Amino acid sequence: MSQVRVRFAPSPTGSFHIGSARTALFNWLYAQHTGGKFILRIEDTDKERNTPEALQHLIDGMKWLGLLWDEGPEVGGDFGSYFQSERKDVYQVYLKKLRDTDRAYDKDGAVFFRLEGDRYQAYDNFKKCEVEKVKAEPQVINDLVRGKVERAEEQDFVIFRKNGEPVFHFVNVVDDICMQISHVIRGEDHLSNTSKHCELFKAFGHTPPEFAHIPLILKSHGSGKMSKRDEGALIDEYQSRNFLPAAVRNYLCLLGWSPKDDREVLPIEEIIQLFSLEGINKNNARFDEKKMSFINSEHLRHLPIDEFINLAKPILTAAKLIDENIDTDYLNSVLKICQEKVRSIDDLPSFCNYFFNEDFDFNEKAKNKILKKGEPKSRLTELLNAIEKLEKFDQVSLEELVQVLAGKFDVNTGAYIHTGRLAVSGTNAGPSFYGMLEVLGKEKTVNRINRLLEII
RNA sequence: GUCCCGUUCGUCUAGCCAGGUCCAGGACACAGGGUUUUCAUCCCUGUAACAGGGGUUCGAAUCCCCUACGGGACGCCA
Repeated sequence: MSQVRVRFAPSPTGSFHIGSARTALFNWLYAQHTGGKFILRIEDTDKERNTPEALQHLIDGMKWLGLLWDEGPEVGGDFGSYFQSERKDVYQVYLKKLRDTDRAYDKDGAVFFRLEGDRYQAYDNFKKCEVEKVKAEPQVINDLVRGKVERAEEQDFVIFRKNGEPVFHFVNVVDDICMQISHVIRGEDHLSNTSKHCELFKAFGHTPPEFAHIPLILKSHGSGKMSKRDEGALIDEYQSRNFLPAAVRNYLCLLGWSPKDDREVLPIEEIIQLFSLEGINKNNARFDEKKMSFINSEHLRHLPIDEFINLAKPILTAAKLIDENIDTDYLNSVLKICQEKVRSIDDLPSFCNYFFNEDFDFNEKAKNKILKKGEPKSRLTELLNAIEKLEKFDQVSLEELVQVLAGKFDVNTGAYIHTGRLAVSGTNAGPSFYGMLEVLGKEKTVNRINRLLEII
């Protein structure tokens, strides 16, 4: 069997859409799985709508997701140019082939593709006018995802616009021929276009490639496929919100495909190994931001600590919590106890600000809840006195200390933990209490308890 | 309107091709509980689905047909 060659062929008309990203991903996965080539081809035949900014967005997004291409912009290849706007000569050659076999003709200033079959007039209820239809042979594809699909074209269609530019169906097929594409993996919205494409392939004397039409991503609420205006639809959004690219990629894999063994969070190497076109679902999938966040938090928590630290540093710097003078050991110990609890890297500054800041604010809700119950002042005083006498200020000793206190004054350990946490962090949730105190150290802990005691 | 595709918990899905082991499994979300340590981690429990109808069969989530519903295409956009 000859080498697998797949392509992702976007039109850079705006931001990088999550649906496009998944199409790119599935193509990339298949290339990786089969040891084939992944080609990036830019379909910029419509000058009005394509911009260099959009192209840059797309390239950045692809790289961010780790979907690197073997041939295409920036890397070149033997089948270029990979920009359709630079392939005009090729299209003229192929247009001539159609003219020579009488499969292309001019009408209304445009060039049409001629279907073969008996012609008849019919009223088109959609276009609300009389049109010429053709009884053409149905085109049969053996879709690798959906099985046998049959559809007949019934009208000649435009292949070159009045302005001389070729249209999508034409360039798509010509380039797939020129670039020796073996498998066309694209969204199901192209399924009904496939009959046009098959007509063209055959008119050029070519066997069509294999097709795999993948399900669409539907918007999380309401009806219809996800559009660029929907929340969560753009890859840049995840970039700017500091999602982990590996997590976004992992989630996207799960939309329409699964490893079949109840696992969800898994390394890309394993996904590559398990991936198959036959394993792709037929039905559309609804986008779920909560699940995406969950997958992201799973990846975040399982990140090697060094990577977590590297990721966290710029975020904490931007939030002005740390600067280049920060004590590295201290920072590392803070991040170590925060990693297992934090859900997203964007939450990190608000999650751990009190480690770097003595006059943090108190969370009013937490404050009211904790100070309203029991005798917080007594508990804090008892805790303070005990801590001042403590020689070894570590997790184990602190836990023992609190347990002894609880026994002595006949209260739950929670009474000390709640008030103590409020004193040192200003809130009621965070990393493990004892770990937090150990990281902060005795001096800060004592000062902070005193600070709270003064205002209650 | 025409054509094409689809339909398992609210959502993503496993199971379907090779019918019995499925009174349908996992995950997110939600609800409750636990960890005599808070909590956003962790653990446990719960709610919750084979779209409907017909057929084939000893037996159907699995095979066939119909209906309903959902999605897509029908651009001199891609």
